[in-house]
Amino acid sequence: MMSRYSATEIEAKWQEAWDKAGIFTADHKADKPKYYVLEMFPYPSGRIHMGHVRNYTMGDVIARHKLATGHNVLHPMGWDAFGMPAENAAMASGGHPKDWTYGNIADMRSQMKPLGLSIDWSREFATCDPEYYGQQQALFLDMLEAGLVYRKNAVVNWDPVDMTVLANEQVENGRGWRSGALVERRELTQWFFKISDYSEELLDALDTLENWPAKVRLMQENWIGKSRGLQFSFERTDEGEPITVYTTRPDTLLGASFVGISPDHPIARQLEAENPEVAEFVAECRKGGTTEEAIETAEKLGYDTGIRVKHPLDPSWELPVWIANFILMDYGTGAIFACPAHDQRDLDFCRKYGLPVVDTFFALDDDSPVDKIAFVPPKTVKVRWVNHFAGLTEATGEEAINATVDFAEKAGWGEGVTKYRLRDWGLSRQRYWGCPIPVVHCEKCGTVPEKKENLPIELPYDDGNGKPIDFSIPGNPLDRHPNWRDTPCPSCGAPAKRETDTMDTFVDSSWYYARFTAPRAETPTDLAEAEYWMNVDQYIGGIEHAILHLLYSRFFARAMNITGHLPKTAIEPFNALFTQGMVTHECYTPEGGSEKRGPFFFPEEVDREKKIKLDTGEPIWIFPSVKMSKSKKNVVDPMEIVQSYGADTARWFVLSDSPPERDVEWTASGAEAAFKHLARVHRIASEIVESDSPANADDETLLREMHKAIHDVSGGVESFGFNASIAKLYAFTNTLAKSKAGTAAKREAAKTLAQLMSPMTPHLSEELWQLLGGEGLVAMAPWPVADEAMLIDDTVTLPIQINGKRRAEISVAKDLDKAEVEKIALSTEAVQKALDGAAPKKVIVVPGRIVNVVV
RNA sequence: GCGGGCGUGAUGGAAUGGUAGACAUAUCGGACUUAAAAUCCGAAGGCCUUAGUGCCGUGUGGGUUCGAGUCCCACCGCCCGCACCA
Repeated sequence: MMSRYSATEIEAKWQEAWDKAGIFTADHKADKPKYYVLEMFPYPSGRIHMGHVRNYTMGDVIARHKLATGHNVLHPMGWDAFGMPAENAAMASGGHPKDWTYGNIADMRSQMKPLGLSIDWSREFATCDPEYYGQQQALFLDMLEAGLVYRKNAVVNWDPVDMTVLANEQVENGRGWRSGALVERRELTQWFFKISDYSEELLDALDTLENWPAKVRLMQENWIGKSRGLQFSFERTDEGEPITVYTTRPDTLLGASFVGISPDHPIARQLEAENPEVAEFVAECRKGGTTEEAIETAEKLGYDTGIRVKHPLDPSWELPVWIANFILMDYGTGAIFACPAHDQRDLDFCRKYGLPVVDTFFALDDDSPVDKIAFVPPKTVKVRWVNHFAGLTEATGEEAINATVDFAEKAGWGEGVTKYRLRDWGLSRQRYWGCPIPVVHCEKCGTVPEKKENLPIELPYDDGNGKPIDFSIPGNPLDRHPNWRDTPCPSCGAPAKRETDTMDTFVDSSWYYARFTAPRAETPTDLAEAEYWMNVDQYIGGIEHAILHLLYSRFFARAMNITGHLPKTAIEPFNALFTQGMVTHECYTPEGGSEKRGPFFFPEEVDREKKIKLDTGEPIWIFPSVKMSKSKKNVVDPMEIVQSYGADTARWFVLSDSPPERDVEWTASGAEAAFKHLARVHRIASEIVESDSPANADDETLLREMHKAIHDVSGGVESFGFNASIAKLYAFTNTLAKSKAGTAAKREAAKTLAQLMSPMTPHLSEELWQLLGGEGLVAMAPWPVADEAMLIDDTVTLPIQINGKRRAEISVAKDLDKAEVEKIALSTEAVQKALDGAAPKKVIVVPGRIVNVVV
């Protein structure tokens, strides 16, 4: 009797079998090479989405392949569980962030388990577990002691109506999301990690990350932003302190038209206190959010302070000092000189305020003066200089910068300086649902670290009066908590106050990979375990984490090494990184709608064939490839797919259509097709088992194809070419289905097919493996190895090009030498016709690939 | 605004600088069937009064090369990040 493919039955059965055999429990003691594969852990929103399925399936393919190639695999899962959504939920519909979060974790875990991932669930933790964040507090104290943490002022988004700090995403068009009030930038004392001390090292070490995408390394390099420039001071015409500026283009000093200072520069601060007009201007500059984007795109504003400075090259040349809103106090010295001819921002500013524009160099072939577009050629391009002070005539920007730094240093008025764009990492958050910062503020002793034996400093569940915390009141509930805040000073014992800020959730995710190596240890890590399991051999996640999360993690690994929690070998924690694309899906709007603004219809509200809305019959538009999101009503719930088709279908589909680093478009027909294909494989295998035909001449052809499939599929899996592996699996399935080979050969081919599919469709593969008489679990069966001799064909088909266009093809023996190939190629009719008796100008023979005849 | 990336048939995509469109979807045709579903077989980038190993064709325009989807330059469009979203 032929059995039908029933995913529900098969999947539950094999998940139970894996559990029973305990094959995914990572065991330090096993006598095999270790392999640590990690996907970026999820935020527990409550529902898994297709992006999760894709991310974890990719990791699972790697993990299962490594298991089958004899590795001791660590493949853990946890929850990035602190953060704003939990507080927002409490605000919106009552309840407690903790209950909401743990409820969501339970829901998501129950949605993930049916996917059949090879995860060691015994290592699971959530960052909001006191056991985890208590160790994070210990880590913080060690870092504080090591001088890696300090306090300073920093600006935050301030909502003047709600009297609260806003996250950047809570600022919409410069206004607070709830109050609608215009947001201001306000200073607050905050805790910082000294990541900037490691700028040079984090930059240099990028070169060692060979298995990271080049684009991610480049993004980090630009983010760290090392620059060499000149620092020097402008003497003032009054008696005031000189103004120190930093410039990366000292070569354009003769094009200076003003000196600009940040609204937060000490001189601006002083004027602000003295002069109401300046105070008003500076207040205007502080309007709007803190993001670099908001600051850079804001309209350029300037205020002439009346202060004048002397040009260092010509003391009789006076430059005005302006306060300008686009100058950041955080970068360089907070003061610049503006050269409008060669900087678009400076030019826009000068045109607006009628300041002079002086060209200092021209293109070699064009000497038209700058008008509305600044002339900013790449620094490697040679330009012609106008009366250059260091004597240059024609030189590249690079050469000019070096020459002018030398010139200023020799003349004694300036100094070559290296600076970085990377700022220290502010970790304070004025919020409840995060890891409490374990310090106490004492009137006598100042800021005192909490004692380690008092850790974890746990978040209070209620408001201190036995009532639920009221999250509808703006501001941090910890800050208004009557007794959680009050605590004796760890140093002198006098009444003191706890720090009520909690940590940035990036802290939580900066060391979880290390914690997975010993998740129940009573110290942040267990060195022996960390030494064995680290580094993460393959890390997989979204490109949106290319900079912050990955840079912070690299810093934290270094900090953990310094504080004795990680070995020196683990300071670059991720040996290989892969950034996967999103899952998209079409969305539906009325005719004339927009894929950005909608309005949107749910898939069940429309007939996509007829392109109408079902209830009203009105015409609709279909936009393909839109990022799945609730607001666009185009989310496909993985659980529905798992229930109707099975996990293997969902897994197969998310891997099949697109290269992993690119977005994949979810389509109903694609999912249906994936299911049909798996059912077909099941049917083919069943038919083979029931057949009985003798060995014959087709056996070798099938087995040759089988070895090619082993080679190609393995290659795809090893190089993140999952879509290519799947294409090959389709092709090999077609070959097998059509083959006239004998039963024994077909059975062997089908067993190999089941094995090759097992990282992608593990349940179906187990079923087929059993059906075809495989021993034990396919998950533990040694990965097949291609026989090199079976991969090579005796003859190859070579295309013949004439002047680069394909005109003919020849079939020759694989190892025929070049001269012979050339002779055969030249004798073809097409070539003879093209040559028309003349000799070819040139013949290029690429063995095994192509022949090109130039006539 | 700044930094990074992507762009190939109707659709998702394949292609160490070497036969563009593998594999799949949708479509169309055929077989099987009383019929449908399922399954199996096949066609298919565009163009053409010459149906040809014909011409054109990988966002647009240039360039390098015997040869460019692939490398370089410029432009257009879309996506990601911009330090308190995770």
